[in-house]
Amino acid sequence: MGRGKIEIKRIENTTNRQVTFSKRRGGLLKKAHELSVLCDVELGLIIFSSTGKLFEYSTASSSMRKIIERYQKVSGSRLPEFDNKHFFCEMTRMRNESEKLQNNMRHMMGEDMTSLSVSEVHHLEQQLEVAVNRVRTRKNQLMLQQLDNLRRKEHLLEEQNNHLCRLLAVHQSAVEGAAEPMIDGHFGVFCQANETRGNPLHFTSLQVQAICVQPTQANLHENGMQRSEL
Amino acid sequence: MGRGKIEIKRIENTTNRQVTFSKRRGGLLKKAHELSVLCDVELGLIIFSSTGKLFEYSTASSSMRKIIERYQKVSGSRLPEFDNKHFFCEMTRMRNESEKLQNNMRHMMGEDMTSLSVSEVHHLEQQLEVAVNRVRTRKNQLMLQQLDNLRRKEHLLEEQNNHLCRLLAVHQSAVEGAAEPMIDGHFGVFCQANETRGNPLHFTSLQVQAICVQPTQANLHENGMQRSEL
DNA sequence: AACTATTCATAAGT
DNA sequence: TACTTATGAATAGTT
Repeated sequence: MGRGKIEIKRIENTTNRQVTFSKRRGGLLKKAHELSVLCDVELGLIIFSSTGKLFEYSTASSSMRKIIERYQKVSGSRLPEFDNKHFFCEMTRMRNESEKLQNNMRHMMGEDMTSLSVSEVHHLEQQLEVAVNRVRTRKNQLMLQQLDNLRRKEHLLEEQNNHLCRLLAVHQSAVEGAAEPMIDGHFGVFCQANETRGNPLHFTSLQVQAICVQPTQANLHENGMQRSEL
Repeated sequence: MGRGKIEIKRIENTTNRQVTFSKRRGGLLKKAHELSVLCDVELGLIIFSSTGKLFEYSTASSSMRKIIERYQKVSGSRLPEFDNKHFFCEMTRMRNESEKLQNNMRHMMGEDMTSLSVSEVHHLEQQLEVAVNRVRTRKNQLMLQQLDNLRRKEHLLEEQNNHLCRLLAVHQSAVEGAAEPMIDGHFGVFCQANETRGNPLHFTSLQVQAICVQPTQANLHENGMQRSEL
């Protein structure tokens, strides 16, 4: 029977807490309603029970939705509404732009030209001619670069090859002349195997890679240089 | 001093209403706080005074923002948040798509090809060749249609012309034979002026239009037919 | 804003 | 869960 002042502190007894919640919730909703009516005031009350159940009251004349919107406007966190409108405009703009682009693209592919006038088709033809010329020029340029690079690489490899062969010859003559054990056995075997053929250019590509050729890198990393298609 | 039950009805006296608002508002906020603490419950209260001033209470552990978000999620009007995310994804997707399209477009125009490999450039060249052929085919088709249409129109105009001249001849002989005034003076003058040359095809284009030629409309409204450029 | 009579809310008990 | 009741809280009307 409501004896003693109530302390405002979480009620630890679960049952009591739930009973009190039920009672006070009703009271709060009732008081909210009374305030709203008596003072002609816009008001919204949201309560989540600990079990997640939602209780709400909002002034009859305006839904909770409206109150929240007004709250967001006033409290400065009106971002969502603003963003929505902004996004929507931007979306529409982009959609149109994209559609236009896709249309242009299709025209550039020579598709779907029924909507084009003779003069437009003519203009398109001219554009395509310009484009095809540019593309051919670029292709040519790239292929010439590839050729040039390959030639340079070939040249470098030849030089390395010659150098290695000279080294080898010196080594061998040293070995034969002094009849002493070699400092680098591996290298000796490797060179002997090749020298038997009497041609310094007979390194296989694998062997060349092992020697770590490093030509000038000028155009070697130009796009597409790694690919041998075409 | 609080005598008599209060009726829940708008207080008409402004002063009383404002005083009551002040008092009850405090009470409501207090009770909201008590409920929130005692029952360990998430709660939000928004009050707008009639002058537009905002009063609010929300559970200490969670801001009003959070409560509103939770409310929107639970009450099903979660549109804003959802839409925002959805919009944002869609935006990003479209932005990427647009960028890709623009890139492709530039490639199709033969611009900015530094990012393309030799094989890609080759593919592009082939695409453009196909496209330019299609466009030429379409242009040819349109121009042949135009030609055809013009020939048909010419034929129709000739027929009309012949018909009109025959009519004219009949009129004139009637006038000369009966020596009576003409029914249509204008037409008489017009035809005389032309007949002096002895050629029924000497209507000027303006005059032809005035006669209101209506050829079959088969291909006349085909796109681009109105334009005489090219 | 302070006071006070009165109504109201509600904690605890049933 | 609902009713009861004693008590303190809220508040309408007044100062």
